[in-house]
Amino acid sequence: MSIRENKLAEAVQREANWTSGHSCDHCPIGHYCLPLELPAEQAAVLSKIMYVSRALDAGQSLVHAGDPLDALYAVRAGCLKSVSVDENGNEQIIGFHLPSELIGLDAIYSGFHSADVKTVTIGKVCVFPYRPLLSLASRSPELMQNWLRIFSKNLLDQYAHGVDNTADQRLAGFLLRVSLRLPMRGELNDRFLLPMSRIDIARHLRLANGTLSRMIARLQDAGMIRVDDRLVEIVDFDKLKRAAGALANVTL
Amino acid sequence: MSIRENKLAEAVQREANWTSGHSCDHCPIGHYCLPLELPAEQAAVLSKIMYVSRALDAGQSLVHAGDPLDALYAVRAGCLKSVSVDENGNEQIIGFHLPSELIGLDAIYSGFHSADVKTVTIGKVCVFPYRPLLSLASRSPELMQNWLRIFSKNLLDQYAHGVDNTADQRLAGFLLRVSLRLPMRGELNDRFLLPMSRIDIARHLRLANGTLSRMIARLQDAGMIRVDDRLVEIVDFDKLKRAAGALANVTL
DNA sequence: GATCAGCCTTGACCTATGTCAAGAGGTGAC
DNA sequence: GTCACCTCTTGACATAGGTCAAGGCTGATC
Repeated sequence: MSIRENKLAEAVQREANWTSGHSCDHCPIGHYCLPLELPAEQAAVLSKIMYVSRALDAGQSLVHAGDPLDALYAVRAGCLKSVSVDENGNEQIIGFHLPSELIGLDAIYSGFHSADVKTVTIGKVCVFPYRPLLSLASRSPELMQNWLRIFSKNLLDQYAHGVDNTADQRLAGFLLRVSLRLPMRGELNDRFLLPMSRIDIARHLRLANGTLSRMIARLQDAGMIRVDDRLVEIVDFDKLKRAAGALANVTL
Repeated sequence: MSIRENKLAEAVQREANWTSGHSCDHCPIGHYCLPLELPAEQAAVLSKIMYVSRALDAGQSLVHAGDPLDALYAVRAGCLKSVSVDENGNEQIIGFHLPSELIGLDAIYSGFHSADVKTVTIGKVCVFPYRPLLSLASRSPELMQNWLRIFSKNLLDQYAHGVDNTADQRLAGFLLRVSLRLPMRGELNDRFLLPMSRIDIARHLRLANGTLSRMIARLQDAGMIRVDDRLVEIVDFDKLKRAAGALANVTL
Protein backbone atom coordinates (compact mmCIF):
# COMPACT_ATOMS: atom_id res chain seq x y z
CA MET A 1 0.00 0.00 0.00
CA SER A 2 1.45 3.36 -1.00
CA ILE A 3 1.86 6.18 1.47
CA ARG A 4 -0.95 8.03 -0.22
CA GLU A 5 -3.32 5.05 -0.02
CA ASN A 6 -2.26 4.54 3.52
CA LYS A 7 -3.10 8.12 4.43
CA LEU A 8 -6.40 7.80 2.66
CA ALA A 9 -7.36 4.62 4.44
CA GLU A 10 -6.37 6.23 7.69
CA ALA A 11 -8.54 9.24 6.97
CA VAL A 12 -11.52 7.07 6.06
CA GLN A 13 -11.07 5.10 9.23
CA ARG A 14 -10.92 8.31 11.20
CA GLU A 15 -14.03 9.79 9.63
CA ALA A 16 -15.91 6.61 10.42
CA ASN A 17 -15.26 7.30 14.05
CA TRP A 18 -16.89 10.69 14.34
CA THR A 19 -20.11 10.85 16.26
CA SER A 20 -22.56 13.69 16.51
CA GLY A 21 -25.24 14.34 19.05
CA HIS A 22 -22.93 15.80 21.65
CA SER A 23 -23.18 19.34 22.83
CA CYS A 24 -21.00 21.94 24.48
CA ASP A 25 -23.65 22.72 27.09
CA HIS A 26 -22.71 20.00 29.49
CA CYS A 27 -19.08 19.74 28.58
CA PRO A 28 -17.03 19.94 31.77
CA ILE A 29 -14.33 21.99 30.06
CA GLY A 30 -16.66 24.15 27.97
CA HIS A 31 -15.87 27.05 30.24
CA TYR A 32 -12.31 27.19 28.98
CA CYS A 33 -13.07 26.50 25.36
CA LEU A 34 -14.74 28.16 22.40
CA PRO A 35 -18.30 28.19 23.79
CA LEU A 36 -17.28 30.21 26.86
CA GLU A 37 -20.18 32.44 27.94
CA LEU A 38 -21.94 32.28 24.63
CA PRO A 39 -25.60 33.35 24.51
CA ALA A 40 -27.81 30.27 24.67
CA GLU A 41 -29.01 30.49 21.11
CA GLN A 42 -25.49 30.75 19.71
CA ALA A 43 -24.22 27.99 21.97
CA ALA A 44 -26.91 25.80 20.49
CA VAL A 45 -25.77 26.58 16.95
CA LEU A 46 -22.17 25.86 17.94
CA SER A 47 -23.18 22.51 19.40
CA LYS A 48 -25.02 21.68 16.21
CA ILE A 49 -21.94 22.45 14.12
CA MET A 50 -19.64 20.47 16.37
CA TYR A 51 -19.18 16.74 16.56
CA VAL A 52 -16.95 14.53 18.65
CA SER A 53 -14.44 11.88 17.70
CA ARG A 54 -14.47 8.43 19.17
CA ALA A 55 -11.41 7.72 21.27
CA LEU A 56 -8.19 8.33 19.39
CA ASP A 57 -5.46 5.76 19.96
CA ALA A 58 -2.11 6.80 21.34
CA GLY A 59 0.19 7.79 18.50
CA GLN A 60 -2.65 8.20 16.02
CA SER A 61 -2.46 11.13 13.59
CA LEU A 62 -5.21 13.71 13.65
CA VAL A 63 -3.90 15.87 10.83
CA HIS A 64 -0.89 15.72 8.56
CA ALA A 65 1.29 18.62 7.49
CA GLY A 66 -0.14 19.95 4.25
CA ASP A 67 -3.70 18.81 4.89
CA PRO A 68 -6.25 21.47 4.05
CA LEU A 69 -7.86 23.20 7.00
CA ASP A 70 -11.29 21.62 7.18
CA ALA A 71 -11.91 22.07 10.85
CA LEU A 72 -10.55 23.35 14.11
CA TYR A 73 -10.24 20.70 16.80
CA ALA A 74 -10.66 21.16 20.50
CA VAL A 75 -9.08 18.65 22.82
CA ARG A 76 -11.84 17.03 24.81
CA ALA A 77 -9.61 14.60 26.66
CA GLY A 78 -6.05 13.40 26.48
CA CYS A 79 -3.09 15.17 24.99
CA LEU A 80 -1.90 15.79 21.45
CA LYS A 81 1.30 17.17 19.98
CA SER A 82 2.19 19.19 16.90
CA VAL A 83 5.20 17.63 15.33
CA SER A 84 7.49 18.78 12.58
CA VAL A 85 10.05 16.50 11.03
CA ASP A 86 13.29 18.08 9.90
CA GLU A 87 15.78 17.14 7.17
CA ASN A 88 17.42 14.46 9.23
CA GLY A 89 14.17 12.83 10.14
CA ASN A 90 14.07 13.77 13.79
CA GLU A 91 10.86 15.01 15.28
CA GLN A 92 10.64 18.44 16.79
CA ILE A 93 7.63 19.07 18.92
CA ILE A 94 6.18 22.49 18.28
CA GLY A 95 3.72 22.23 21.10
CA PHE A 96 1.35 20.14 23.12
CA HIS A 97 -2.40 20.47 23.09
CA LEU A 98 -4.10 19.94 26.42
CA PRO A 99 -7.80 19.60 27.15
CA SER A 100 -9.93 22.56 26.07
CA GLU A 101 -7.21 23.84 23.75
CA LEU A 102 -7.68 24.48 20.07
CA ILE A 103 -5.79 22.74 17.28
CA GLY A 104 -5.38 24.21 13.81
CA LEU A 105 -5.01 27.91 14.53
CA ASP A 106 -1.72 27.96 12.67
CA ALA A 107 -3.46 26.67 9.55
CA ILE A 108 -5.79 29.63 9.19
CA TYR A 109 -3.17 31.77 7.51
CA SER A 110 -2.47 29.53 4.55
CA GLY A 111 -5.47 27.25 4.72
CA PHE A 112 -3.19 24.25 5.22
CA HIS A 113 -1.86 22.61 8.33
CA SER A 114 1.80 23.32 8.93
CA ALA A 115 2.64 20.24 10.94
CA ASP A 116 1.47 16.79 11.87
CA VAL A 117 -0.71 16.52 14.91
CA LYS A 118 -0.61 13.22 16.76
CA THR A 119 -2.03 11.96 20.00
CA VAL A 120 0.29 11.60 22.96
CA THR A 121 -2.19 9.66 25.02
CA ILE A 122 -5.50 8.23 24.01
CA GLY A 123 -8.04 11.00 23.88
CA LYS A 124 -10.95 12.64 22.15
CA VAL A 125 -11.31 15.81 20.14
CA CYS A 126 -14.30 17.96 19.28
CA VAL A 127 -14.49 18.92 15.63
CA PHE A 128 -15.57 22.38 14.58
CA PRO A 129 -15.88 22.45 10.79
CA TYR A 130 -14.15 25.61 9.70
CA ARG A 131 -16.61 27.30 7.36
CA PRO A 132 -19.64 26.96 9.63
CA LEU A 133 -17.53 28.09 12.57
CA LEU A 134 -16.37 31.15 10.68
CA SER A 135 -19.86 32.05 9.65
CA LEU A 136 -21.18 31.65 13.17
CA ALA A 137 -18.33 33.78 14.50
CA SER A 138 -19.22 36.53 12.05
CA ARG A 139 -22.69 36.60 13.60
CA SER A 140 -21.52 36.24 17.18
CA PRO A 141 -19.25 38.92 18.64
CA GLU A 142 -18.90 36.83 21.77
CA LEU A 143 -17.59 33.83 19.88
CA MET A 144 -15.29 36.06 17.89
CA GLN A 145 -13.86 37.54 21.06
CA ASN A 146 -13.33 34.12 22.56
CA TRP A 147 -11.54 33.10 19.42
CA LEU A 148 -9.31 36.18 19.49
CA ARG A 149 -8.52 35.67 23.16
CA ILE A 150 -7.60 32.04 22.57
CA PHE A 151 -5.37 33.13 19.72
CA SER A 152 -3.76 35.72 21.94
CA LYS A 153 -3.15 33.19 24.69
CA ASN A 154 -1.48 30.85 22.22
CA LEU A 155 0.74 33.66 20.99
CA LEU A 156 1.71 34.60 24.53
CA ASP A 157 2.65 31.03 25.37
CA GLN A 158 4.75 30.85 22.23
CA TYR A 159 6.49 34.10 23.15
CA ALA A 160 7.35 32.76 26.56
CA HIS A 161 8.56 29.50 25.08
CA GLY A 162 10.67 31.31 22.49
CA VAL A 163 12.27 33.70 24.94
CA ASP A 164 13.44 31.10 27.43
CA ASN A 165 17.15 30.72 27.02
CA THR A 166 18.91 28.19 29.18
CA ALA A 167 17.83 24.63 29.78
CA ASP A 168 16.56 25.26 33.27
CA GLN A 169 14.69 28.39 32.21
CA ARG A 170 12.95 26.40 29.52
CA LEU A 171 12.05 23.57 31.85
CA ALA A 172 10.88 25.91 34.60
CA GLY A 173 8.79 27.90 32.13
CA PHE A 174 7.34 24.76 30.63
CA LEU A 175 6.29 23.36 33.98
CA LEU A 176 4.72 26.64 35.02
CA ARG A 177 2.78 26.92 31.80
CA VAL A 178 1.59 23.33 31.94
CA SER A 179 0.59 23.75 35.57
CA LEU A 180 -1.65 26.61 34.54
CA ARG A 181 -3.01 24.86 31.50
CA LEU A 182 -3.83 21.58 33.14
CA PRO A 183 -5.99 22.86 36.00
CA MET A 184 -8.56 23.60 33.39
CA ARG A 185 -9.27 19.92 33.64
CA GLY A 186 -10.08 20.45 37.26
CA GLU A 187 -6.79 19.34 38.72
CA LEU A 188 -4.87 21.19 41.38
CA ASN A 189 -2.25 23.43 39.92
CA ASP A 190 0.60 22.55 42.23
CA ARG A 191 0.33 18.83 41.61
CA PHE A 192 -0.28 17.36 38.22
CA LEU A 193 0.45 14.44 36.00
CA LEU A 194 2.44 15.11 32.86
CA PRO A 195 0.72 13.32 30.00
CA MET A 196 3.85 13.10 27.84
CA SER A 197 7.14 11.24 28.05
CA ARG A 198 10.47 12.81 28.93
CA ILE A 199 11.52 12.23 25.35
CA ASP A 200 8.65 14.35 24.07
CA ILE A 201 9.32 17.08 26.60
CA ALA A 202 12.97 17.14 25.59
CA ARG A 203 12.04 17.41 21.93
CA HIS A 204 9.73 20.26 22.74
CA LEU A 205 12.26 22.12 24.87
CA ARG A 206 15.02 21.67 22.30
CA LEU A 207 17.02 19.64 24.79
CA ALA A 208 18.78 16.35 24.69
CA ASN A 209 17.14 13.59 26.56
CA GLY A 210 19.85 13.32 29.16
CA THR A 211 20.02 17.05 29.73
CA LEU A 212 16.34 17.09 30.58
CA SER A 213 16.82 14.38 33.19
CA ARG A 214 19.65 16.33 34.74
CA MET A 215 17.67 19.58 34.72
CA ILE A 216 14.72 17.93 36.41
CA ALA A 217 17.11 16.66 39.05
CA ARG A 218 18.58 20.12 39.40
CA LEU A 219 15.24 21.88 39.91
CA GLN A 220 14.30 19.18 42.36
CA ASP A 221 17.56 19.56 44.29
CA ALA A 222 16.99 23.30 44.36
CA GLY A 223 13.71 22.65 46.14
CA MET A 224 11.46 24.03 43.43
CA ILE A 225 9.69 20.87 42.39
CA ARG A 226 9.25 17.29 43.42
CA VAL A 227 8.98 14.72 40.69
CA ASP A 228 7.97 11.09 40.81
CA ASP A 229 7.87 9.63 37.33
CA ARG A 230 5.27 11.76 35.57
CA LEU A 231 3.79 13.23 38.69
CA VAL A 232 5.00 16.77 39.26
CA GLU A 233 4.55 18.77 42.39
CA ILE A 234 5.47 22.41 42.45
CA VAL A 235 6.96 23.04 45.85
CA ASP A 236 8.10 26.63 45.52
CA PHE A 237 6.11 28.54 42.93
CA ASP A 238 8.03 31.80 43.34
CA LYS A 239 11.42 30.19 43.05
CA LEU A 240 10.31 28.36 39.96
CA LYS A 241 9.04 31.60 38.48
CA ARG A 242 12.34 33.27 39.14
CA ALA A 243 14.11 30.37 37.48
CA ALA A 244 11.94 30.73 34.40
CA GLY A 245 12.44 33.27 31.68
CA ALA A 246 11.53 36.90 31.52
CA LEU A 247 7.93 36.37 30.48
CA ALA A 248 7.00 33.98 33.27
CA ASN A 249 5.49 36.72 35.37
CA VAL A 250 3.52 38.20 32.54
CA THR A 251 2.09 35.07 31.07
CA LEU A 252 1.10 33.58 34.34
CA MET B 1 10.84 63.10 38.43
CA SER B 2 9.63 59.67 39.48
CA ILE B 3 9.39 56.82 37.06
CA ARG B 4 5.63 57.07 37.16
CA GLU B 5 5.63 60.82 36.41
CA ASN B 6 8.15 60.20 33.72
CA LYS B 7 5.95 57.60 32.09
CA LEU B 8 3.00 59.93 32.35
CA ALA B 9 4.83 62.84 30.77
CA GLU B 10 6.00 60.53 28.06
CA ALA B 11 2.46 59.36 27.40
CA VAL B 12 1.15 62.90 27.25
CA GLN B 13 3.89 63.87 24.84
CA ARG B 14 3.07 60.85 22.72
CA GLU B 15 -0.64 61.56 22.65
CA ALA B 16 0.04 65.12 21.55
CA ASN B 17 1.70 63.71 18.49
CA TRP B 18 -1.20 61.75 17.08
CA THR B 19 -2.79 63.13 13.98
CA SER B 20 -6.00 62.12 12.33
CA GLY B 21 -7.23 62.70 8.83
CA HIS B 22 -5.26 59.89 7.28
CA SER B 23 -6.89 56.94 5.62
CA CYS B 24 -6.07 53.37 4.73
CA ASP B 25 -7.29 53.85 1.17
CA HIS B 26 -4.10 55.25 -0.22
CA CYS B 27 -1.74 53.57 2.18
CA PRO B 28 0.97 51.85 0.15
CA ILE B 29 1.06 48.92 2.54
CA GLY B 30 -2.68 48.70 3.14
CA HIS B 31 -2.76 45.56 1.05
CA TYR B 32 -0.81 43.67 3.66
CA CYS B 33 -2.49 45.13 6.68
CA LEU B 34 -5.86 45.08 8.42
CA PRO B 35 -7.86 46.84 5.67
CA LEU B 36 -6.96 44.23 3.06
CA GLU B 37 -9.80 43.85 0.56
CA LEU B 38 -12.39 45.39 2.80
CA PRO B 39 -15.67 46.54 1.23
CA ALA B 40 -15.48 50.28 0.56
CA GLU B 41 -17.97 51.24 3.23
CA GLN B 42 -16.17 49.29 5.94
CA ALA B 43 -12.78 50.56 4.81
CA ALA B 44 -14.13 54.06 5.30
CA VAL B 45 -15.22 53.26 8.86
CA LEU B 46 -11.84 51.74 9.58
CA SER B 47 -10.08 54.84 8.31
CA LYS B 48 -12.29 56.97 10.51
CA ILE B 49 -11.40 54.91 13.56
CA MET B 50 -7.71 54.94 12.79
CA TYR B 51 -5.22 57.73 13.32
CA VAL B 52 -1.53 58.06 12.68
CA SER B 53 1.36 58.96 14.94
CA ARG B 54 3.86 61.62 14.06
CA ALA B 55 7.33 60.23 13.56
CA LEU B 56 8.51 58.22 16.54
CA ASP B 57 12.14 58.75 17.50
CA ALA B 58 14.56 55.87 17.56
CA GLY B 59 14.47 54.17 20.94
CA GLN B 60 11.15 55.73 21.90
CA SER B 61 8.65 53.56 23.76
CA LEU B 62 5.27 52.92 22.22
CA VAL B 63 3.85 50.82 25.03
CA HIS B 64 5.15 49.58 28.35
CA ALA B 65 4.65 46.15 29.86
CA GLY B 66 1.53 46.28 31.97
CA ASP B 67 -0.15 49.10 30.05
CA PRO B 68 -3.80 48.43 29.34
CA LEU B 69 -4.67 47.49 25.80
CA ASP B 70 -6.19 50.66 24.40
CA ALA B 71 -5.33 50.14 20.78
CA LEU B 72 -3.72 47.88 18.26
CA TYR B 73 -0.90 49.51 16.35
CA ALA B 74 0.11 48.87 12.77
CA VAL B 75 3.61 49.75 11.71
CA ARG B 76 3.36 52.33 8.96
CA ALA B 77 7.09 52.86 8.57
CA GLY B 78 10.24 51.90 10.40
CA CYS B 79 10.76 49.00 12.75
CA LEU B 80 9.80 48.32 16.35
CA LYS B 81 10.72 45.63 18.83
CA SER B 82 8.94 43.89 21.70
CA VAL B 83 11.31 43.75 24.61
CA SER B 84 11.17 41.91 27.85
CA VAL B 85 13.60 42.57 30.66
CA ASP B 86 14.57 39.64 32.84
CA GLU B 87 15.72 39.40 36.47
CA ASN B 88 19.27 40.42 35.67
CA GLY B 89 18.20 43.43 33.70
CA ASN B 90 19.15 42.22 30.27
CA GLU B 91 16.80 42.78 27.39
CA GLN B 92 15.39 39.87 25.50
CA ILE B 93 13.78 40.72 22.21
CA ILE B 94 10.59 38.80 21.71
CA GLY B 95 10.14 39.98 18.18
CA PHE B 96 10.44 42.73 15.64
CA HIS B 97 7.54 44.53 14.04
CA LEU B 98 8.02 45.44 10.40
CA PRO B 99 5.85 47.66 8.23
CA SER B 100 2.21 46.54 7.90
CA GLU B 101 2.50 44.31 10.96
CA LEU B 102 0.26 44.56 13.99
CA ILE B 103 1.40 45.32 17.52
CA GLY B 104 -0.58 44.36 20.59
CA LEU B 105 -2.05 41.00 19.62
CA ASP B 106 -0.49 39.41 22.67
CA ALA B 107 -2.36 41.85 24.92
CA ILE B 108 -5.81 40.75 23.84
CA TYR B 109 -5.82 37.78 26.18
CA SER B 110 -5.33 39.64 29.43
CA GLY B 111 -6.15 43.16 28.30
CA PHE B 112 -2.65 44.29 29.22
CA HIS B 113 0.53 44.48 27.22
CA SER B 114 3.01 41.80 28.13
CA ALA B 115 6.17 43.60 27.10
CA ASP B 116 7.65 46.96 26.23
CA VAL B 117 7.49 47.97 22.61
CA LYS B 118 10.16 50.38 21.44
CA THR B 119 11.20 51.75 18.10
CA VAL B 120 14.31 50.36 16.48
CA THR B 121 14.47 53.04 13.83
CA ILE B 122 12.45 56.21 13.54
CA GLY B 123 9.03 55.32 12.22
CA LYS B 124 5.31 55.81 12.32
CA VAL B 125 2.45 53.67 13.53
CA CYS B 126 -1.24 53.68 12.78
CA VAL B 127 -3.43 53.50 15.84
CA PHE B 128 -6.57 51.38 15.86
CA PRO B 129 -8.43 52.01 19.11
CA TYR B 130 -9.39 48.61 20.38
CA ARG B 131 -13.09 48.91 21.25
CA PRO B 132 -14.12 50.54 17.96
CA LEU B 133 -11.98 48.05 16.07
CA LEU B 134 -13.64 45.16 17.84
CA SER B 135 -17.08 46.48 17.17
CA LEU B 136 -16.30 47.06 13.50
CA ALA B 137 -14.89 43.56 13.23
CA SER B 138 -18.06 42.11 14.67
CA ARG B 139 -19.96 43.73 11.82
CA SER B 140 -17.41 42.91 9.13
CA PRO B 141 -16.64 39.25 8.44
CA GLU B 142 -13.91 40.37 6.05
CA LEU B 143 -12.12 42.38 8.71
CA MET B 144 -12.52 39.54 11.16
CA GLN B 145 -10.97 37.09 8.73
CA ASN B 146 -8.05 39.41 8.07
CA TRP B 147 -7.54 39.68 11.76
CA LEU B 148 -7.61 35.92 12.23
CA ARG B 149 -5.22 35.41 9.34
CA ILE B 150 -2.81 37.95 10.75
CA PHE B 151 -3.00 36.21 14.11
CA SER B 152 -2.33 32.88 12.44
CA LYS B 153 0.66 34.27 10.59
CA ASN B 154 2.11 35.60 13.82
CA LEU B 155 1.64 32.25 15.48
CA LEU B 156 3.31 30.45 12.59
CA ASP B 157 6.31 32.75 12.70
CA GLN B 158 6.60 32.16 16.43
CA TYR B 159 6.42 28.40 15.91
CA ALA B 160 9.23 28.58 13.40
CA HIS B 161 11.28 30.78 15.69
CA GLY B 162 10.71 28.50 18.65
CA VAL B 163 11.57 25.31 16.80
CA ASP B 164 14.91 26.46 15.41
CA ASN B 165 17.60 24.78 17.41
CA THR B 166 21.19 25.59 16.56
CA ALA B 167 22.64 29.04 16.05
CA ASP B 168 22.82 28.74 12.28
CA GLN B 169 19.31 27.34 12.05
CA ARG B 170 18.03 30.31 13.98
CA LEU B 171 19.94 32.81 11.89
CA ALA B 172 18.95 31.17 8.60
CA GLY B 173 15.32 31.01 9.67
CA PHE B 174 15.37 34.60 10.82
CA LEU B 175 16.81 35.87 7.56
CA LEU B 176 14.30 33.89 5.53
CA ARG B 177 11.39 35.17 7.55
CA VAL B 178 12.57 38.76 7.41
CA SER B 179 13.16 38.46 3.68
CA LEU B 180 9.53 37.48 3.28
CA ARG B 181 8.22 40.09 5.66
CA LEU B 182 10.14 43.01 4.28
CA PRO B 183 9.09 42.73 0.63
CA MET B 184 5.73 43.90 1.80
CA ARG B 185 7.33 47.30 1.77
CA GLY B 186 7.97 46.81 -1.90
CA GLU B 187 11.54 45.67 -1.66
CA LEU B 188 13.01 42.71 -3.47
CA ASN B 189 13.10 39.62 -1.36
CA ASP B 190 16.62 38.51 -2.14
CA ARG B 191 18.21 41.80 -1.18
CA PHE B 192 17.14 43.83 1.80
CA LEU B 193 18.35 46.15 4.48
CA LEU B 194 18.09 44.95 8.05
CA PRO B 195 16.63 47.75 10.13
CA MET B 196 18.11 46.51 13.39
CA SER B 197 21.59 46.18 14.86
CA ARG B 198 23.48 42.93 15.27
CA ILE B 199 23.06 43.32 18.98
CA ASP B 200 19.29 43.36 18.64
CA ILE B 201 19.33 40.40 16.30
CA ALA B 202 21.51 38.48 18.73
CA ARG B 203 19.15 39.26 21.58
CA HIS B 204 16.26 38.07 19.51
CA LEU B 205 17.94 34.86 18.42
CA ARG B 206 19.09 34.05 21.95
CA LEU B 207 22.70 34.27 20.82
CA ALA B 208 25.76 36.01 22.10
CA ASN B 209 26.86 38.94 20.07
CA GLY B 210 30.05 37.31 18.94
CA THR B 211 28.37 34.06 18.03
CA LEU B 212 26.06 35.95 15.70
CA SER B 213 29.00 37.57 13.93
CA ARG B 214 30.59 34.18 13.46
CA MET B 215 27.36 32.62 12.22
CA ILE B 216 26.88 35.36 9.68
CA ALA B 217 30.41 34.74 8.48
CA ARG B 218 29.69 31.03 8.32
CA LEU B 219 26.53 31.35 6.24
CA GLN B 220 28.39 33.74 4.00
CA ASP B 221 31.33 31.38 3.58
CA ALA B 222 28.89 28.61 2.79
CA GLY B 223 27.64 30.69 -0.11
CA MET B 224 24.11 31.17 1.20
CA ILE B 225 24.15 34.89 1.80
CA ARG B 226 26.25 37.94 1.16
CA VAL B 227 26.31 40.59 3.83
CA ASP B 228 27.65 44.12 3.79
CA ASP B 229 26.93 45.83 7.07
CA ARG B 230 23.14 45.74 7.26
CA LEU B 231 22.57 44.94 3.63
CA VAL B 232 21.73 41.29 3.17
CA GLU B 233 21.61 39.45 -0.10
CA ILE B 234 20.28 35.93 -0.24
CA VAL B 235 22.45 34.14 -2.74
CA ASP B 236 21.16 30.59 -2.44
CA PHE B 237 17.59 30.47 -1.25
CA ASP B 238 17.35 26.67 -1.24
CA LYS B 239 20.54 26.17 0.67
CA LEU B 240 19.45 28.71 3.24
CA LYS B 241 16.13 26.95 3.59
CA ARG B 242 17.87 23.66 4.17
CA ALA B 243 20.04 25.31 6.79
CA ALA B 244 16.97 26.64 8.57
CA GLY B 245 14.76 24.65 10.88
CA ALA B 246 12.03 22.17 10.16
CA LEU B 247 9.30 24.73 9.62
CA ALA B 248 11.13 26.82 7.05
CA ASN B 249 9.42 25.10 4.18
CA VAL B 250 5.98 25.40 5.65
CA THR B 251 6.08 28.96 6.78
CA LEU B 252 7.65 30.28 3.63
C1' DG C 1 7.83 -16.24 35.11
C1' DA C 2 10.93 -15.12 31.30
C1' DT C 3 11.81 -12.21 27.63
C1' DC C 4 11.61 -8.06 25.26
C1' DA C 5 10.97 -3.22 24.35
C1' DG C 6 10.56 1.39 25.84
C1' DC C 7 11.53 4.90 29.07
C1' DC C 8 14.45 7.12 32.22
C1' DT C 9 18.79 8.08 34.45
C1' DT C 10 23.72 8.37 34.79
C1' DG C 11 28.47 8.72 33.29
C1' DA C 12 32.44 10.03 30.18
C1' DC C 13 33.64 12.78 26.79
C1' DC C 14 33.23 16.40 23.16
C1' DT C 15 31.41 20.54 20.72
C1' DA C 16 28.79 24.62 20.24
C1' DT C 17 28.18 28.58 22.18
C1' DG C 18 28.83 32.01 25.97
C1' DT C 19 32.14 35.27 28.30
C1' DC C 20 35.42 38.55 28.32
C1' DA C 21 38.55 41.54 26.28
C1' DA C 22 40.90 43.94 22.53
C1' DG C 23 40.78 46.37 18.45
C1' DA C 24 38.90 48.26 13.98
C1' DG C 25 35.85 51.03 11.70
C1' DG C 26 31.99 54.78 11.63
C1' DT C 27 29.61 58.78 13.31
C1' DG C 28 28.24 62.85 15.84
C1' DA C 29 29.52 66.82 19.03
C1' DC C 30 32.42 70.31 19.71
C1' DG D 1 40.33 67.54 13.43
C1' DT D 2 39.70 64.97 17.45
C1' DC D 3 37.44 62.93 21.03
C1' DA D 4 33.93 59.99 22.68
C1' DC D 5 30.87 56.63 21.75
C1' DC D 6 28.89 52.96 19.34
C1' DT D 7 28.71 48.76 16.54
C1' DC D 8 30.85 44.97 14.74
C1' DT D 9 34.41 41.52 14.42
C1' DT D 10 37.88 38.52 16.21
C1' DG D 11 40.50 35.82 19.54
C1' DA D 12 41.34 32.97 23.81
C1' DC D 13 39.23 30.56 27.07
C1' DA D 14 35.28 28.52 29.90
C1' DT D 15 31.07 26.04 30.27
C1' DA D 16 26.43 24.45 29.15
C1' DG D 17 24.63 21.16 26.88
C1' DG D 18 24.94 17.41 23.13
C1' DT D 19 26.38 12.54 21.95
C1' DC D 20 26.95 8.04 22.88
C1' DA D 21 26.73 4.08 25.61
C1' DA D 22 25.45 1.32 29.67
C1' DG D 23 22.28 -0.09 33.07
C1' DG D 24 17.95 -0.11 35.85
C1' DC D 25 13.14 -0.08 35.83
C1' DT D 26 8.46 -1.07 34.22
C1' DG D 27 4.88 -2.93 31.54
C1' DA D 28 3.42 -5.98 27.73
C1' DT D 29 3.50 -10.44 25.56
C1' DC D 30 3.87 -15.22 25.36
